Amino acid sequence: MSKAPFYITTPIYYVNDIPHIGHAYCTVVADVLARYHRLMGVPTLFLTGVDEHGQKVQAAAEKRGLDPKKHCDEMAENFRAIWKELNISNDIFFRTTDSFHKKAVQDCLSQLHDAGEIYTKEYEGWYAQADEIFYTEKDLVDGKAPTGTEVTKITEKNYFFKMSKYQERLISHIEKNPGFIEPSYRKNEVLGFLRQPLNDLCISRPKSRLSWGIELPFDRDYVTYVWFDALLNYATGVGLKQSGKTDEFKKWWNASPSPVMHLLGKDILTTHSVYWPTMLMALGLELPRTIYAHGWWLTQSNEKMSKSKGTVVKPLDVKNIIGVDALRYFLSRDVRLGNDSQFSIELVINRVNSELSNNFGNLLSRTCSLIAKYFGGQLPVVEKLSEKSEALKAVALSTHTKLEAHLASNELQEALGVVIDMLTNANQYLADREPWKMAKTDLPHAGETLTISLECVRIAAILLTPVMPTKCEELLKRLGGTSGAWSEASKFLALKPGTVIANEAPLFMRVELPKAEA
RNA sequence: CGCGGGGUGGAGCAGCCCGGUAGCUCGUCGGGCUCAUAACCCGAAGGUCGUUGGUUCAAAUCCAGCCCCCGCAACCA
Repeated sequence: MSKAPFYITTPIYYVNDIPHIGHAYCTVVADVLARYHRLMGVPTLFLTGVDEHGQKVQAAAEKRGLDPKKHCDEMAENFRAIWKELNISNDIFFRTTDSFHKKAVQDCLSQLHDAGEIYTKEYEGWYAQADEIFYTEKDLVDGKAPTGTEVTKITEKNYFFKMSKYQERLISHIEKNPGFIEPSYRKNEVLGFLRQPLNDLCISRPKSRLSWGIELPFDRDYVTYVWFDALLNYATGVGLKQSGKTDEFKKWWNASPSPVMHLLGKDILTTHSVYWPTMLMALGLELPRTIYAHGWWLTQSNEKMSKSKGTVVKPLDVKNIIGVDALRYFLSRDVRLGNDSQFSIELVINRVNSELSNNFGNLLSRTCSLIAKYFGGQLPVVEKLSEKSEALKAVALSTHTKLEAHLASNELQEALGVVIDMLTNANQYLADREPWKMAKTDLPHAGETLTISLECVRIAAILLTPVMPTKCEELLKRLGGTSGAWSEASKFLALKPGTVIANEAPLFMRVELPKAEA
């Protein structure tokens, strides 16, 4: 049977940002999920990219004396380069300055305008220049914005999207589709927000204030509000409003059930779970299947990372200490998707040493060295499995099933834990069977033990490939270049007797804590 | 009464939705093994699950109140 497609996205990151561990987290998790789906034979598409319009980009470009596009070209490279270093397998790197996107956004705007979904209104409000936001009278605190910045009263004509008319429909959709907003406590948060009357959404900015944006097709004096422009990327990226791409769009977006999973930080949940779905409703398009809000990495004192406090962690700094695959593993394994979690290099090293070096890598080492010593580096023949071997076999064979179940519920931490548990079992099994002793008295049984142990390693290598593509590929190569196909994880004794097993340097070197500067 | 998350042995967390002997990793202590990456295996100590009250045969879990921490303005997943 052919499997339903899976389309996963990260947010398109604001191009002015320097990529930090939070960007890397979201992107790595999306990558891991994408790779799992691909490996399991699901048609998969993975989009990430950058959001390039808006006031701050314009200002930053001006400051550098550059054309905004040129500025964006350079900044976008920061993200591209880092994703390459982190082995991110995105199919699409989206840029909102691509001409097809601009045209598609304009077509969407025209459609909504023609359908009467967009109207103009004289808007009078308190405008905070620095924040680029309008405030209402009651928002003000002591005559200033809640942020403390100065506001001035201005009147301005703007275009509004009739978001409010979709409020009830949105509430009902959220309630009828439990998996639409995840985790469930985030769903409750959004429903709470929607208990208040929903305003219409101002989707225009006069060019007098902001020129770096997509021009409104029906009024050349305005550009499009950045979020309206940016959110549409998920759909234009797979062919929305582009000739010749109808089938593509139908496959990746406009299908029912929806193949779409948006992964994003909890701070931009409202834009994704309110603005975006109502936009889609107005456009007559399918809604995403899942909007998953993940948590944040906090400092050791449980505070938000901040540039001004210098507590922001750069992904490549961590990568340089522990390596790409270990970083990918940590980000996928250490936290329950959705929750906040502490980040420190100590925690990273601790996790990676104990689970990858001591458990996984060491199991490989001890098994291979015995095979080298007693069997000339060739996999021994197994006649019959002992009771203990049968027990471990059962664990190993149930591992991929449990992992798949956890993945289906987006429980990445638990999914990886299942594999670690299997490896722990294998280490216990070795201690129990003592093949290093047995080899001297009963070589066939020692051979059986080592083969069983190695089978666990092999299965783990397949199951962890999406998380650690490079290391797992290398490991499979060491095991005689055995297949890494997903179906091989549901087989036991797949390695043939006589297979040459490499006995090489540790796969995951233990990492020592960098010396704290005195 | 603004909204949300959290408070579980020394550290980091899970368990809470769907009440029933409190679990995981690290650390500590003791033992084993000596194949292996000072690793691996076994065992132990250590928790009145923030607090008060309620519901219940039974509460970390459900309900109410209170205390504390962190987000909700910006750079920022």
